Amino acid sequence: MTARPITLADVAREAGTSASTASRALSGRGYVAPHVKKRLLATADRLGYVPNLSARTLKQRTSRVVGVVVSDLGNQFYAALAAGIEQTLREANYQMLLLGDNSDVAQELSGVRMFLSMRAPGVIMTPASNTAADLLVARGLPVVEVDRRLATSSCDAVVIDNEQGGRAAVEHLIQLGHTRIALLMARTTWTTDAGRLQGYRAALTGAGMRVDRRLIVKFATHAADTVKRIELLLDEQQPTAIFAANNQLAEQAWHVLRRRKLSIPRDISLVAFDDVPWMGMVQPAITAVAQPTFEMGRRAALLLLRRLEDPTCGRTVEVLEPRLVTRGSTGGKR
Amino acid sequence: MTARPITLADVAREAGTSASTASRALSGRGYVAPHVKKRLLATADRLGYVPNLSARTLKQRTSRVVGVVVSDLGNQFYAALAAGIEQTLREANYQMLLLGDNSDVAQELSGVRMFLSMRAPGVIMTPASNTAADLLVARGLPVVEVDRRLATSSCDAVVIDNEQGGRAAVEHLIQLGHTRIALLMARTTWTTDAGRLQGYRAALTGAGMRVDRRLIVKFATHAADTVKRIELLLDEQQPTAIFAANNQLAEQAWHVLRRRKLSIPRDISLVAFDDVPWMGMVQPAITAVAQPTFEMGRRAALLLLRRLEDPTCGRTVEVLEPRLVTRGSTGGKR
DNA sequence: CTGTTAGCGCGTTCAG
DNA sequence: CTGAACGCGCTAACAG
Repeated sequence: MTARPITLADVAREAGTSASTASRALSGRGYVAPHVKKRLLATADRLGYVPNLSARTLKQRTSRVVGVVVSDLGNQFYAALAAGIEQTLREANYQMLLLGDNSDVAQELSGVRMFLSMRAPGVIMTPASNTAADLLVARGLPVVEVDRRLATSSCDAVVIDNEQGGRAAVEHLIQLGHTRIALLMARTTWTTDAGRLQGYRAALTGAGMRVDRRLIVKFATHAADTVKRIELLLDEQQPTAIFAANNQLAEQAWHVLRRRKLSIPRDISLVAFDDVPWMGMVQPAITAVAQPTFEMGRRAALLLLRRLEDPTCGRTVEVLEPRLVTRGSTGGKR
Repeated sequence: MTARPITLADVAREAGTSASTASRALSGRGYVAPHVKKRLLATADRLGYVPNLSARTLKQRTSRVVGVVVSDLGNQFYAALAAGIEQTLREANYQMLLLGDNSDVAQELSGVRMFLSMRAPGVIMTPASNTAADLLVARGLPVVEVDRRLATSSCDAVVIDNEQGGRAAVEHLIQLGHTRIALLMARTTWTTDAGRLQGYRAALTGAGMRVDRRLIVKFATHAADTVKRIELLLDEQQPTAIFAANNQLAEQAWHVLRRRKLSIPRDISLVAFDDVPWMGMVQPAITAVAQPTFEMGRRAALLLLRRLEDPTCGRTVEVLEPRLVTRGSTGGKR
């Protein structure tokens, strides 16, 4: 009983016109007599006509479905980013096709291949590597990078000032009297981590303190030994404060501290980069570098839309400002 | 410099064969001499050939992109659901096209229209209304409902035993000695809320207590006055325990309690339906009815895959069991 | 303003 | 095993 879907030709025949006329009437462009158009619209509606997007895309050689790939759909940071993108695209009558790549280069590449296959007009991504973005650019597809920049080829981007954010976080700790400040960061080539590290160093040297490499720990994503290495850090280096460079690491660190029954901030202070809801709910609440996440998504979408309008327009890299939200997890040195 | 994408014909010409042969070689089905196939694969790779999905879909009259629509991409419950779906579909070599409808019927309908347009082979959804699912079913598209069931037409589904979950939560409170137990639920026609309400009633009447309607408050999604109405409830009814029928309401209720500096569970107990990460992190941690969210997504995908294999197979409705996780937010009556 | 014609890129006959 | 021919559904160009 899987009835054949209604085609444009069906609608045209039923309304007594040619397919071209029906096409013009339903797609809204091209001349067509008002009363004919009205009749066409009515019969299309009556028959339950749904245009075949594949045929349209094939003909026009482009679609209105823009590809979006983020690192982790379950992470609220990326979810908010996607929400900002989606809303903006929808307002411009584009569709978002959302994919998660789990920070995996192979998955990212396969997703990007699919976008190519679907003749997406452009792609917005939080890149996991440079290869996927470069591939797209080489194919002539507009790409906007969000959150971080990895492409070697030039493309539009929306990022946060990571160095400033990192510096603000660490300066805050220094002002409170801390000298043994640990940095938990992801082991990546991402500009986010590089910037936050730079901010960390800048804050320390700016205060005339030296950088102790043993206090900087880098973690592979989803590594099984993350917790163990945080515990090792606590045991061997006895930091009085921790700066976690992303919300995941902050969460892991927080769990470790709590399991050890360390009092925050009396025994140890904690600052996170990226402010997600739980940080305002736990006791004490976590001091964090907040990012305008939704806005970043919105801007990225706007950048893409602009380039779709005018492919030759100059390249833009927007750098937004983070904001330090001081809460209870940071306090004077014990 | 937007070079024309490489087509199958280009590959064929370059390799000195016909397009048909190239098609057979690259799609993997149909006879083709091993050495020719090898050559074809090599040139396709060299040229960077990416098949045009629109053309393929147009020809085959179906695609491998299954549509998935959930209520709220920002809610971790739905994110986990989507993750389970995505993983399972990918293993079966299908693509997930993920959409959020913000519990809005119009958005749901427009999303579903797009799936129809794209000739999706099937759709998985947490329905916001019955219209979208019914539309799909009427068009002959396999639909799987997850989390709740709304379609009037029959379709496969994966749900949780909401009544049992609700009963377990409320029985737990009753055992602790509570008699004034408030219920916070969404004002919907959803089976989830209906089931949880039924569980609430069953627990009360089962314990020989009567149901006080003033203790049951229904909230529209994203209503601006949610907080105010929770406060009103506290003021006028003075419940000793609250059962929040979803994670959003639990979060709102939690914020109200905290702002009022009510001690949990000494002044008031709180139980949530649906266990999300923050509930295990706040102090005290929240007692919750946990759902096997990822697994629900996985099962839904499996149901769809089975039906794609065999469209005539019998209808299946899977009912999974929730599990009450007892934590610190519930305690004896003050 | 409308209909005819042609072709987007692919997979599927069906001869050879 | 291979190639020629055709058509999926739609829209752009063109002639009327």
